[in-house]
Amino acid sequence: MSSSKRSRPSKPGRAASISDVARESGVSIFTVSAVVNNKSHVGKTLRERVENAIRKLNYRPNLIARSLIKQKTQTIGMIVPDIVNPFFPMVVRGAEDAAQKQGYNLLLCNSDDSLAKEETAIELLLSKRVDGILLTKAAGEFSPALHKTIQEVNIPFVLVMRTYPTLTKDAVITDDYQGAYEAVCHLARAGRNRIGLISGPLRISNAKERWRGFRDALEEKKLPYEPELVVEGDYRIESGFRAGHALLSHRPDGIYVANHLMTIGLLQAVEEMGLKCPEDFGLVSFDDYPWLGVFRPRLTTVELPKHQLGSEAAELLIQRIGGNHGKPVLKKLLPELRIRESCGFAQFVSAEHRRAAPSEPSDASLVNK
Amino acid sequence: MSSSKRSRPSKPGRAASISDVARESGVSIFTVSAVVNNKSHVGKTLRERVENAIRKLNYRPNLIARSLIKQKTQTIGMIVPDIVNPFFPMVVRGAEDAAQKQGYNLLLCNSDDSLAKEETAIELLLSKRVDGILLTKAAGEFSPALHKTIQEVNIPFVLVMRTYPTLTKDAVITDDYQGAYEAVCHLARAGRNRIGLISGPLRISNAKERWRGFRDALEEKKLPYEPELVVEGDYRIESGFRAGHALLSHRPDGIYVANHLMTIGLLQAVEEMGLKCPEDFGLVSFDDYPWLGVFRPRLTTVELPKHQLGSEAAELLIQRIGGNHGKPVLKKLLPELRIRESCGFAQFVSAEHRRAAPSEPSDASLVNK
DNA sequence: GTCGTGTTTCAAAACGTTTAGCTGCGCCTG
DNA sequence: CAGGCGCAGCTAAACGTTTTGAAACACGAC
Repeated sequence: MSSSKRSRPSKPGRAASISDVARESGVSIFTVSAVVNNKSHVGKTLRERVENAIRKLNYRPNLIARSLIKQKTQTIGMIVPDIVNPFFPMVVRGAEDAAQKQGYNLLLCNSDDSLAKEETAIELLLSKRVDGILLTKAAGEFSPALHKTIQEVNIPFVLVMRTYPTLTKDAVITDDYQGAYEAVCHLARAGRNRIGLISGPLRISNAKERWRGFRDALEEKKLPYEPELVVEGDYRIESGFRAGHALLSHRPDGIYVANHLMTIGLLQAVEEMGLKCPEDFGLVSFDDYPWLGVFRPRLTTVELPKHQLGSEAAELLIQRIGGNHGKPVLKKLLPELRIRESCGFAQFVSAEHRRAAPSEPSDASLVNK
Repeated sequence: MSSSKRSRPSKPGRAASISDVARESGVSIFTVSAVVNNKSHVGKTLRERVENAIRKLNYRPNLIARSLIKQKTQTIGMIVPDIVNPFFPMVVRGAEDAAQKQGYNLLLCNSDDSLAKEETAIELLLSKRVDGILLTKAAGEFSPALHKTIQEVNIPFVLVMRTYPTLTKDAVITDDYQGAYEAVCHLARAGRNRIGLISGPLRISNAKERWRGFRDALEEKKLPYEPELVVEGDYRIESGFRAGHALLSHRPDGIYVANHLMTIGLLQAVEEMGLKCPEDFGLVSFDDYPWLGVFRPRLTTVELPKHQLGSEAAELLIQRIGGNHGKPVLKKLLPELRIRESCGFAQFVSAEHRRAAPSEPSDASLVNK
């Protein structure tokens, strides 16, 4: 049954190759390939012979060889600043879920927000011939050489959570303006009329967007913009603490904080100053995490759709890979206002929450170490 | 200068290949390859001609082709239950750092702790011919077929944070026994002598190890083992809350909690019962995260070396890839007791901490959204 | 008998590298 | 000047697939 053709003998230490299967079952390589990719018409007897040989040899197609000839790796590269930053795991997960669904895998790189590491990573991914790249760009511009490469190379890029004016590529971002706007409107609806802001560094685009949303919401609600109620922080806990002290000394009755870490800092300041959260002032924070569920009062936050951010970016990228050329798209995802207790709707909200677990979204993903 | 040999013409839409460079610079493929891998002896003039051509064509070696012939992909597969589980990002990061350092990349998969997804992922990684696999095994056993495959296939596996008796492979885990032991000894040193335990599910091996450490430490310190002071939870917030109520009703003066989520639950119970932490009882928690820095009192915890877990696993794997065969190794990493305030050493510890930022390890990695 | 048509199978080229083996060539040595 | 030895560079095989074009064969129709 075997050993008809003069195909190469199988190497000892190696995994079985298609020609091993062919030899074992006495057919040509072509036929094996046809069976593996279950092409239409292979005779029943041959098909069975081949299938037996595949099982016997524990044959597994070599996707490297397939990639080489098909010029497709079914792999997408993803570069994030740091997977340890709690913002990103969910984004990566979203991208992986979407990619997986369409038969793609994720090659992950961390840039540490360093341009040099980012360049190395991109070069590497290009050399590995990934089919496309999801990039959360590090701060700063590409080197001219890399910029040229990116424009010329014909693999698609999709920017995640960043846009760069000099780079006309697809991007998927969150609508930070809208998120901030809603946050402030919610405070206003809750009857607050001296609303303060703890902002991120205004040179960063998303901080600026959040500030714009804050300002426009005040205007919309015909509330005064009081400059002493706007404090610029740097997105870290410590700066939230300091900004909190500064801001609270002016006794606002509502605060919107542009990031969850500064909220944590703020709450420490609140404790020190002996103030009470929903009673003395309403609070809306930005970006939500399961562990925030342990804070009292439960925080009303504007949640950024992190999973969706990753999945939509991956889907868009895969569309591009599939040949959908056309104008670059800028996709803005809407954040979601999660009303809990920190604005003073406690009685209503807590009733609703008592039915659910203490922290939501479910902390199921946190278990098992 | 060009067009001497009868090499194939370059395809239009494609990236430049080595033969394009050869044609452009009028040398053979061999010479280009030698220049790219800067092999020893290529004449200076030729080398420069080739280098110019490489720049001109923006040539980038195709690592797919290289992998095919070298039978090495310089890629390692990593399977974790869920990157969104906060335990894993740091482990993945550790693996990536170590891999990167040695010229390897990480292909990441999530198994959701499902055996089926785990199998699919492993099959895929094998087909992609990764050089090795880092696996945090999902609960349960491999299917017989897969088990056989894994034993026969000659790519190395290293288990991360798991060991399986039926699978004789390398493993890198944390020494949970030792961590628990130290935690309880610390409580004893702080003068506590009625120490309770909130344990994980005892069918899980690491929960059992932590329980053993707890019990042996009591014995060592000649303290009584009081069964009503041991409560089994399920590693979730809610169960910590319930266990806390049950446990505190017996008025222990020290508590060791086997996981950080249950600690969060416990602290809610503490608040409800009107107890105070270092005053009424000492507390040591397990596993540390930056955001725990915002709890008051600052928690004394046993930190698992997550980054090291990933990096040591990757290093071991790469050693195996490099051909270091030999008996499977079981590497236990020592956890680190981080003494803060929740055991009653407040005055000493807080002085030391006042110099540093409010939460440590540094929250630098948390910024920028 | 010849021609077309369709089915099943095959041989060989292609993908972009690395590398073993070989060819000249210049230089040294006797 | 013959022989040997490096050196620089080349040719061609190999890696494991997919896929093109064609062969072999059967079956009817003319």
